[in-house]
Amino acid sequence: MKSSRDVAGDSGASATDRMRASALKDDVSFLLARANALSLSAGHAALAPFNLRVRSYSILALVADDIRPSQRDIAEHLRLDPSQVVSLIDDLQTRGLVKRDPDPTDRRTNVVVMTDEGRELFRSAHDAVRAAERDLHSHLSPDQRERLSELLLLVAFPD
Amino acid sequence: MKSSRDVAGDSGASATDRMRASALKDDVSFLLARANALSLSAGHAALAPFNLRVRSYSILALVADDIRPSQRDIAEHLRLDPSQVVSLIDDLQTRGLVKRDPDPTDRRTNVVVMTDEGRELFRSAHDAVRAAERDLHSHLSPDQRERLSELLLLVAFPD
DNA sequence: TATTGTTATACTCTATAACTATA
DNA sequence: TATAGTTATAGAGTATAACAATA
Repeated sequence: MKSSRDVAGDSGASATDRMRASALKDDVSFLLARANALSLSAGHAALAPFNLRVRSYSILALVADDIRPSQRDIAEHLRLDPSQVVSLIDDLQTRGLVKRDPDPTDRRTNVVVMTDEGRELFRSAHDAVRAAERDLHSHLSPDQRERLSELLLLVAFPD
Repeated sequence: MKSSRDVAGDSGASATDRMRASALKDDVSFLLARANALSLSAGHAALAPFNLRVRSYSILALVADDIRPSQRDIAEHLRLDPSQVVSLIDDLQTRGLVKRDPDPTDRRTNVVVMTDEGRELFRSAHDAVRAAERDLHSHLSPDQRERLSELLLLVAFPD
């Protein structure tokens, strides 16, 4: 049904094939966007049982292990606006997963720390995310995954 | 100013350093999201002079070179909902950059084709995007860029 | 003066459902 | 019965500006 239009084209290739060979084919930005979209979908699916979104999960990850970032630190690392961090932390705090600690050396800043509940939820969520990621990249060799991770680190943190 | 809190921490590393070493450090999803955010910013900045967004630019790229995709084809390749493609094409068509051609073999489907104006605008925009991308990845070697592209292709199109 | 957190607002993007015309 | 395009709507994400408290 769909191929009837395709064979009517000037070449033997389908529109889908021609799109793959389009100007976007070696466009890292486009590949990044598409890869990210797939990864986001998988992430949200994996996190739904924990009532977390990718962004709230990322905040939990940054707050785990006594990292003690300020809201500003979190905003910069996650490339979020500080005002977005406010409502994300509000939500996590309401749920008892993190809390705001006053910084004794600067009364303007809040240091965000994890509660025991948060730690426990994050542990489970972390496992689920890693499993989903393993599944999503199961067609890559361990070596390819390693190299992808290294290269992405360079692109994500250019400094 | 900022380091006063950091040195008060239990380790000598700043919160920023500790965040980099967090559970997210080897999380391909996170690196993908951050790299994509940087790439999107650069892309939008490069495309602003042409009055294009990344998504409308991507559609132009898919419509160039007599690819003749249907709106459905575009939606799938770009991972957009078909309803989003409608308004994107509406806008591009209003601006005279693309047009909808009826498919002679299936009266339900529109084949999207480029106008001469669209072709010309795309050529300039394409150059600008490639320049911005070169700039963004100037700290990567040509070999690293090549490998990144190959690996991303595998992740973006797993099939 | 500059910075942290906060509130408010508007805009873009994403996801879903329902409808029509065709197949 | 299924598919292409369309309309409508709500929710999530993004960007910006302004403010109070503090440095």
